[in-house]
Amino acid sequence: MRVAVARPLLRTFLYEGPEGVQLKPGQRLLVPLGNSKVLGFFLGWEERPPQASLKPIEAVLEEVPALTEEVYALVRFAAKHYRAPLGEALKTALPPGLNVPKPALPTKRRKPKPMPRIGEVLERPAQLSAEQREVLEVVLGGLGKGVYQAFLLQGVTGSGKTEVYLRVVEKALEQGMGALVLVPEIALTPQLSGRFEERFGQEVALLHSGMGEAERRFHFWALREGRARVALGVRSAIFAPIKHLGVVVVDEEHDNSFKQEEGLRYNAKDLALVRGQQAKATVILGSATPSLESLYNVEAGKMRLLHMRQRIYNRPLPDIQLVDLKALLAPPAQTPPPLTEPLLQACAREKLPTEAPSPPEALPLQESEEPTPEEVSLLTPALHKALEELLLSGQQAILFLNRRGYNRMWLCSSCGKTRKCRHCDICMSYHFKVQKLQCHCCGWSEALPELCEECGGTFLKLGFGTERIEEELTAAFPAARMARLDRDTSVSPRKLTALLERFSKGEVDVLIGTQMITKGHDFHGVTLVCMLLADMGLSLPDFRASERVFHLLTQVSGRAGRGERPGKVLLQTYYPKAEPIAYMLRRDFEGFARMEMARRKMLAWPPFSRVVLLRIEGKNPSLVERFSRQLACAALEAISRSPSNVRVLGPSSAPISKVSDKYRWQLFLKAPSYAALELPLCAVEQVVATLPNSIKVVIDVDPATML
DNA sequence: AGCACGCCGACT
DNA sequence: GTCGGCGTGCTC
Repeated sequence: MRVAVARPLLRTFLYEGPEGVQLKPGQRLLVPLGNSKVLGFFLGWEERPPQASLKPIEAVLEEVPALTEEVYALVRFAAKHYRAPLGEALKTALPPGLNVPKPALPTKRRKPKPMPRIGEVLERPAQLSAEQREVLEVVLGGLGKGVYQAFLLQGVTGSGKTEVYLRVVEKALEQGMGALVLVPEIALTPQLSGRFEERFGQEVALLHSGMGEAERRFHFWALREGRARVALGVRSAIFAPIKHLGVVVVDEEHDNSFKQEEGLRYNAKDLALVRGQQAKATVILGSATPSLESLYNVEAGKMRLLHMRQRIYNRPLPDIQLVDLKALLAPPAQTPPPLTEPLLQACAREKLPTEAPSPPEALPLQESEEPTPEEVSLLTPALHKALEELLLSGQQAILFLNRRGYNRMWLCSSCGKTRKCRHCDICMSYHFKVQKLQCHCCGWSEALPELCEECGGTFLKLGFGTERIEEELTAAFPAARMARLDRDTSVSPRKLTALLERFSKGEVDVLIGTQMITKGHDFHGVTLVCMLLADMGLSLPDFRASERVFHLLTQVSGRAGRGERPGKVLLQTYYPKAEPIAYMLRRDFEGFARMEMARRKMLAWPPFSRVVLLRIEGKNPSLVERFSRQLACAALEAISRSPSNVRVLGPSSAPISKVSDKYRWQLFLKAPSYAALELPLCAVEQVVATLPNSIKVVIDVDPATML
């Protein structure tokens, strides 16, 4: 029999199979491989080659295949598309407990929660808005007709998209079908799952990586056996074993967390469309700021666009006020006062420079980001005033800064070098609480250096992180109840939930946080949102940098004014003219999308092309470089053999050229269609197979980020 | 990925 | 003189 083993091996294997056993493709097996026994997947029966001696399989691990026929087909598609070994791909589609070479443990029945069954549903929430009704009418029109239909639901933040999803799911259940709802990692909050459970009771199976193994197993089998018909989960839930799938929803479809960044590098949003097609189901991709890929699909007639332009109850969208940080910059530095004689002597004694440090603007670029002038505190007069008013009236604020720690970098004031991680090509961030320098790339941390090791100079401490802004705020508003939410304060999901709960209850006035606070939460008391530094990420070397900034700013500003009282947004920036910021200030997503789309077309980036990123990693920098060039040559050679529009970009050193002591190079293949990539990719893969094991090559099809 | 094989440093 | 470091290669 033909078997795929759950290992990153591109080939499949032949084994001696037991006689007269019925097996389904995808069924889990235990097979000997080398001198260990590993998880394998039955693929099919095959004629035994005459001369070969085959090992017999060890055992069939399950009578009922965990992978349904439909999911098996989806994984086969994904493995082929994303160029991953089939065995490893099948393994990623299984929940923990089933992705190991062991028979499945029996699932204990959970105590049934006292939840309403379908039909008993009460506390139906208030009336639908006119827009919600219109959208539902269109979507429900084709539901259950056994035809594939795909929609892009573009609805402003707070327009009630979740309620639309709930109604569609409800209808699918009524028609005897199942539903799959995917949300970004940080959006799957108790608040959201609560809404689904409240509506559908035990029909809901939660699929989240933060849950315990036993619980995940329980939910998986509940779906597999048809006891639950609604799967609510993060990207891996795209492989949930739902029967008679009627609808697939992907909320916040522009979100990057639908892309898996290791192993089988799938994008659950893209697979949602494939799965919907396979199951002849309805697919809804929802977002306030749809990805350009989806907008392109609408134009190409592959999806139908539905709009919701109003917030529910006609709540106004928050006003956005620009705070131009450049205007707050001190006037150009004047000549510093001359040093007095005693000071000069002290400088000589302490080996301190007697020249004034150069202004930060003149310093070399670090981490591909614009240097941020440091004179301006992010607690600007405008923010200070807004917070004062807010605290007086007992309302709540969210302050967003996408960087944790205290300072982003320490820079030697005399030789201009920054402290870098010894394992990565990245600046060390200063963390106040632990009094250490920390690498945000590999996690390495070290004691604070007193003086520059190279020249003995003192350090300039540059850049704002959440810790530093928290300190400034606490000093400025000692009576306010502050909380900080980032990876440093919320190590466990439990702590995170507890903090959000406190904020939600109004026990915290001002919440300072990173990405983690941006999505999904529906805090009704929040009337002020401040983007402390909206520029962050603008100048990353990635063709999607602008788009991502726009998405992020929209998401964050959408947290304001979701309750009775209108909200206000402060947008602090050094570059008010940067495109995503300028369009954001005008609330003009359409305009931004048009502009960005034209740019992508001109430069032939996605959605006007398909891209594959090849990353070459290894400890020996010269080998990494040499093999990168070899891969590029192989691709170029394949392209020259059969004329096509495929372009090879690179190879070049990756933007972060070293991570955890591994040097990284990269190479892009860009083509007008996926099919055109086939030949060069095959050529590349052939070379990859000959490389020594000290060199690792990652093939990322449809990469979500170019870094 | 595991796991074994194989060639160079710090120990009994 | 060994023990064991991880660099390299194989798996029906």
